[in-house]
Amino acid sequence: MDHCTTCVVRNRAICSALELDEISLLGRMGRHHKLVAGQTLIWEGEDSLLVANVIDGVLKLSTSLSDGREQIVGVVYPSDFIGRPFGTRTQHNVTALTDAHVCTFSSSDFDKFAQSHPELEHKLLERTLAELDRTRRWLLLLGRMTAAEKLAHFLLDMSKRLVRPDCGNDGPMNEFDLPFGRQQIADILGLTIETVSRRLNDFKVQGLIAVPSRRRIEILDRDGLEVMAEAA
Amino acid sequence: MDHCTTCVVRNRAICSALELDEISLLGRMGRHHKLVAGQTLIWEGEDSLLVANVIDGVLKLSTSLSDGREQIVGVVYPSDFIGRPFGTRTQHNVTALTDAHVCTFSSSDFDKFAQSHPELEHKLLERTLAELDRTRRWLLLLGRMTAAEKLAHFLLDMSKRLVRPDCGNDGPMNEFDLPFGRQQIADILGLTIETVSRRLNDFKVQGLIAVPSRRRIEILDRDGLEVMAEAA
DNA sequence: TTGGGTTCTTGACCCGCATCAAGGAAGCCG
DNA sequence: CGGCTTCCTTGATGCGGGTCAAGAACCCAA
Repeated sequence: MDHCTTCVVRNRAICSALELDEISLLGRMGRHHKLVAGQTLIWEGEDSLLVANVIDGVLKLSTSLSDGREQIVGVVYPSDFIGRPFGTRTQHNVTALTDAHVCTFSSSDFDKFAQSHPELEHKLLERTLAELDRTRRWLLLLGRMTAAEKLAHFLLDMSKRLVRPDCGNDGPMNEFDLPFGRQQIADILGLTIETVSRRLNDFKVQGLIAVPSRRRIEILDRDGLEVMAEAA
Repeated sequence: MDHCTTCVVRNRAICSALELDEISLLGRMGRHHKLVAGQTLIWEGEDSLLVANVIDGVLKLSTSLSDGREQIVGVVYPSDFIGRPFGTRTQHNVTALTDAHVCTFSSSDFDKFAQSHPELEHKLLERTLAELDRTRRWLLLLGRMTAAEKLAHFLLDMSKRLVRPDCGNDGPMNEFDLPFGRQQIADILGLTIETVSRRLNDFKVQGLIAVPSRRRIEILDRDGLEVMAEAA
C-alpha cells in the first residue's frame, strides 16, 4: 500500500525531488504517525533515531535551561522536515503544538537512502540553508529588538506563514488563528507572558490589531505594524 | 598552477570531499583573495555573487537595523564555508575581523559544480546542519540568558574554537587572544560594550579569569566559569 | 448551570541592563 | 617624546521588561 501517491504535501516536501518509483521506495521505509497537541516526538539530547516530514499541524523545536527557562528555536509547518540526519545527537525537543500528522523514518534508513539520492540531498540542503537564514534573522530579533518590535515582527511573520495550503498563494492574511498560546509566544520572542499580553494590548489600543478571541488575530493596520517592526 | 595541492585547509574544508582531479577542476574556478581587517567581502541584501572558503583569519556575519543597532549572527574560522549558494539574496554582511585569506568562487560556477558533485553537496549539507544547530543554541543564549551567563558561555566557546590548527586537538585552551574587540563581543551577545566590560571585570574580581592585555584571556577557574554559564 | 482548572490580563514594584557622560590606557605617527 | 585617535573602563541615572500577586475570562465536564 503506497500512501505517498495521495500525500497532501507530496509536491512541497523534500520528496518532491524524487521520481515516482523512488518515492514508493522511500515510502515503504516511512511510517505514518499521529500526534496529539502537546505530545513530544523527539527529546533534547537523545540519540537521533528518527527524522520526519510534517504532513499536517504545527510543531515547535525548543531547548531549555536547568531552571526551567525555555526558548523555542524553531517552528515547523506542513511539508517541513524534522530531525537531524547524519548521526548527531538531537539538540532540541520537538513537540506538537496542534494535533499533527508526520511521516517518520529511522535516521539510519533515511541517511542511507539520502546518500544514494543526490536530488533528495540537494532539496534538503536548500531547505537547511533557508532555515539557517531564517534563524539568523531571528538572532537579530532576540538580540537587538524591543518587546514591541519583536511582537510586531512576530505577527507579520505569522500572517505570511499561516496561509492556508489549499487556497492558493494570494499573499499574507489579515485574519488568522495563532497556533500558540501566550506563553509560547513569549518563549519564541524571549519575553515573559506578561509582557506579551501588555504589548498586545498596546497594539489593540493603537488600533493596529483586533483580538476577537484568545488566539485569533486581525491585522487592522498592516503598515502601522510594519513601522512598529522597524522602529519601535 | 594549482594552489589547492598546497592549501592548508585542503583536508578540513568542504573540498576534502573531492578527489584530486576534481579538486583541480574546482581550483581552476577559484580565486585566492587577501582581505585586511575590517574589509567587507559581501554586503547584506546584495545579490549573491560569490561564495568562498576561509583559508586563514576570522570573519563575522552581521545584520543591522536602520538605526545602527547591529547583531553578529555568525563567526567564521579557517576551513569554514561562506556565502549563500543556490541563488538567493545574501542576508548579512561578511566582514574580516583579522587579516584573512579566502578562496572565492562565483556563485553560479559553484552552484553548477556542486550539482554535479554530490559528495561536495553532502559535505556542505553536514556543515550547514551543524551550523544550524549552533545557531539555534545561540537563540537560547540571546533569548534567555543573563549578561553573566552569556559572557561565560562566550569565553568557554572561544576557548574551544580557537585551538591552533597546527597543534593537534588537545582540548580547549586556557589562554588565548580574542579576535574581537569589546564592541564586537557586545554585538555577538546582544549586550552593550559597557555591560561586557563590567561583567568581564566581575569575573576578574572573582578570580575566574585574568586579562593581561586587552584581547588576551586566561581562564583561571574553568569549572567556576562553567557553573556561571549554567546558573548565574 | 455550576464549579474547577487553565490561560490570560492587570497592577505594583524592582532589578538588570541600557544610556549618558567622563575619564584613562594603548597604540600610532609625527 | 608629544599629541591624536581609538578602545576600554568606570560612575551616575533611568527605563524596559521581569517578577510577584491577584483577579478575570475562558473552557470543559458533569
